[in-house]
Amino acid sequence: ARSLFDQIPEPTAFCYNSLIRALATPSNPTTDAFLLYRRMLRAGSPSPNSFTVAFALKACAAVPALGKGRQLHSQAFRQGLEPSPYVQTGLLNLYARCEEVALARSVFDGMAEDKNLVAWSSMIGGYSRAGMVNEALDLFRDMQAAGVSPDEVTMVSVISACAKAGALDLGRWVHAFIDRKGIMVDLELSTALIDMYAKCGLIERARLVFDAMVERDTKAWSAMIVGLAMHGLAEDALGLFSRMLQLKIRPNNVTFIGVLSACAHNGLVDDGRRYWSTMQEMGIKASMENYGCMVDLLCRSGLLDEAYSFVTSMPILPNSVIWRNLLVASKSSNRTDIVGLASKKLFELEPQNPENYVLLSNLYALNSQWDRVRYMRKKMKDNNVTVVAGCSSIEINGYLHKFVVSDGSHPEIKEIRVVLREIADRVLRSGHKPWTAAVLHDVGEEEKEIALCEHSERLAIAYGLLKTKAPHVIRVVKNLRFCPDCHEVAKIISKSYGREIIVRDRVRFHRFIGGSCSCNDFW
DNA sequence: ATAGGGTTAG
Repeated sequence: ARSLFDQIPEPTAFCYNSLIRALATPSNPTTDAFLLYRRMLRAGSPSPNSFTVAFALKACAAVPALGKGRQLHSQAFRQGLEPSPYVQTGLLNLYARCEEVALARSVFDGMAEDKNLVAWSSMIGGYSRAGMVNEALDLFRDMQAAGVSPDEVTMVSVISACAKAGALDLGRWVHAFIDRKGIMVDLELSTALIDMYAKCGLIERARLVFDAMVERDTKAWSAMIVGLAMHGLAEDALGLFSRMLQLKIRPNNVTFIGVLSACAHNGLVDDGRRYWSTMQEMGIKASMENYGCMVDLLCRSGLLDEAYSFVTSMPILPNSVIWRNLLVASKSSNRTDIVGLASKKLFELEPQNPENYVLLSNLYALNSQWDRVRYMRKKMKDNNVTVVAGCSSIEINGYLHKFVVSDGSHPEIKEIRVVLREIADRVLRSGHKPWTAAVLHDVGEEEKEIALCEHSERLAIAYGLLKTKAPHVIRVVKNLRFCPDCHEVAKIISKSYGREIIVRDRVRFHRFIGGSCSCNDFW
C-alpha cells in the first residue's frame, strides 16, 4: 500500500486517509500514521479532514503517543474538526489509553447528551486501566441509567476493573449480568473472565471458563498459565504450557512470565533455567519482565551470586525493578555487599523515586537501625522526594475501600484505629519484633510514621475484621510486593482472630489460615 | 469511496 501510495503524483485526502487508516492498527504500534498526517499539513498537500484526524488519533492511541495525540487535538480544534463525534471518541480513547483520566473525562463530558456505546465503553476502559474501579463501575451504572446497553467490549473493561481490584463479589455479579443479558462471551471476554477469576482467587472458576472456550489464542493460554502461577500451582501451569506447545500455539513473552514465575514461586530453579533456554530456542525475545522473572527465580532460591552475575550480564540495561528485587533478596540473605551495589544502582537510576528510599528505610527499620532510617529520611528531604504510598483495598458490600499509609480519610477511621490498636497489642504479645507494632507503642512519632510505610494492607485487614465475621474470608489486594514483615503480622492476625486472610500482591496470593501461610516464598 | 471502544505482564 505504501509503495502504491508513493507512486501517486498528487495524492488526494482520500489517498492519505486510506494509508493512515491502514497504518493505524493495534498490531502496528508506530507513529507512521501521525507522520503521514504531518505531511498533509505542508503546503501543496490536501487538508486533513475529520477522517484523517480520527485515523491518526487511533494510531496515537495504539502506540500510545500522548504528546503527538495532543498536537492532533489542538490542530483539530484550530481546523474546526473537533465537533466530529469520531474525532471526539478518538480523542477520548487516546486519553483513556494513556491513563489521562481527567483529560478523557473532559472530552467525554463535552460530548453531546446522547453519547453512544463506544464513548461510554472507552471512558469505562480508561477508568479500568487506571485502576479506578469505583469510577469505572459507577460509570457503568450511569450508562445503563442513560438507557445504553453494554456489549461484550464494554464488559471486558468492567470485568478487567474487577480483576484489578480483586473485587470477587462484584466480578461474580458482573458475570451473572453478562449471562442474564445474553452478552456474547467471545475470546477476549473469556480471557478477561479467566484473568478476573484468577486474580480474585477463584482459580477453579477461571479454569472452567478456560475449558469452556471454543477457541483459545496465545493471550487466553497466557492468562490461564499466569493465573495458575499466581496461585502457586506450578504443576498445573507447566502442564498447561506443554499442552499449549503440543497444540502448536505459539507462546509469547507473557506466557513465559507465567512459566518462569511458576518456577520462581515453587523453587524450581533447574526447570526455570530450562524454560529460559526454551524461550531463546523458540526465538522469543526476552523482555525486561522476563529478565525480572529469572532474577526473581534465582533470588528466591538463595542463589544471590548467580542472580547478581545474571543481572550484570544482561544485554539490556536492568531496570529499577530488577535491582530492587536483588536488593530485597540480598538483604534477607545478609549479603551486605550486594545490598550496597544494588542500592547504589537504584539511586543512580532513580534518584527521584520515593520507593527506593522507603524500601531501604524499611529494611533498616526491620533491624531497628533507626539512625540509618533517619538518614534515609533526611536524604529524601534533601533530594526533594516525597513519598508515594503503597495502596491496599478491600471489597465490602460491592464497594471498594482503599487505604494508603497513615490514611485518616476513611469515614470509619476511628473504629479502624481501635482494631489496629488491638492488632498491635496482639502482635506485641506474640513476641514479634516491636517495630511492626510501632503504630501505637513506645516509639517516637517519626518512627511511628516510618514503621507504617507500605503497610496499608494492615488498615484494610483491620477494616475487614471490623465489617465481617468468620467464616467470611478477608481478601485484601496490595499494589506493591507483600513484605516479610507483613507476612508475620498477617499470620498473627489470622491465628489470633481465627480468620482466613488472603492477600494478593502484584504477583501472587498469600493465604493465611490459623497462623500458617500457604506460600513458600524464601522468607 | 474512508470513521470510534476490548483481554494476558517480573
